[in-house]
Amino acid sequence: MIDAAELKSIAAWAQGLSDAEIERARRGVSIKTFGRGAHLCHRDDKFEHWAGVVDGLMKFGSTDAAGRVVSFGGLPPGMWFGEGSLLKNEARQYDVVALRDTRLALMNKPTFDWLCDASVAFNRYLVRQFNERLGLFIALLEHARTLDATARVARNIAWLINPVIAPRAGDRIEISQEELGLLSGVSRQAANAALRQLAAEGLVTVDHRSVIVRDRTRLARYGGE
DNA sequence: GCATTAACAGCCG
DNA sequence: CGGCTGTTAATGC
Repeated sequence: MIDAAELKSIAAWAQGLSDAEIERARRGVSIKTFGRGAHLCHRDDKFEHWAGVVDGLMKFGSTDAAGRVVSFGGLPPGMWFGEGSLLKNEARQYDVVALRDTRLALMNKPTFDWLCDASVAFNRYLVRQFNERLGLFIALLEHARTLDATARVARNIAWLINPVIAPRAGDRIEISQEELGLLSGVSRQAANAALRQLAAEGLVTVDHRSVIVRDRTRLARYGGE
């Protein structure tokens, strides 16, 4: 379990909770470290925790019929995920794996259920998160067929600094080009070319092992219209 | 053709 | 030195 101050610093949803609710929540949360390449869960696992990224970087994805890894997106510090499987009481839909050494906060299901029942603020957080994810999903559907490598990289960058879903991320993302490639489902070289293309258009600035976002809106729409 | 893997040199921390 | 980056060449769908 963790203390109240730590919980508040790693969880946006904790901001609106009463002291009593924080106290109850913190007792149900523990921190666990995952080494690069380690899985939090596999598809079809029964995994009864809600998870939040403290630091590091995770990704979620799947494996297609041919055995190839398919990435859906990145999970940056501040992002909480997995509520879908908890709410529906069913197995995981995705693999979740660490792209580098990552610390996760894990909340047990009884605590999650209790917060859902007890706290309006907690429910408001969940609704906001669902809404944001739905917007992303629709944008994906719209352009899924036509997105080239550069657009996929652009959208993954935009997703990583989504202020609603990942409120702790600033404009700067600490990520290597190899990790960005893994997230976006392209090779490291293609990620490199995409970054330089986006930099040339003024949407990002590329730095050593990090990317600074200049225009998140255009990044999120890149390749559409 | 476009994207990927492989390989290598240069750079940064 | 070890990890990251920028390029190029060869290969695959």
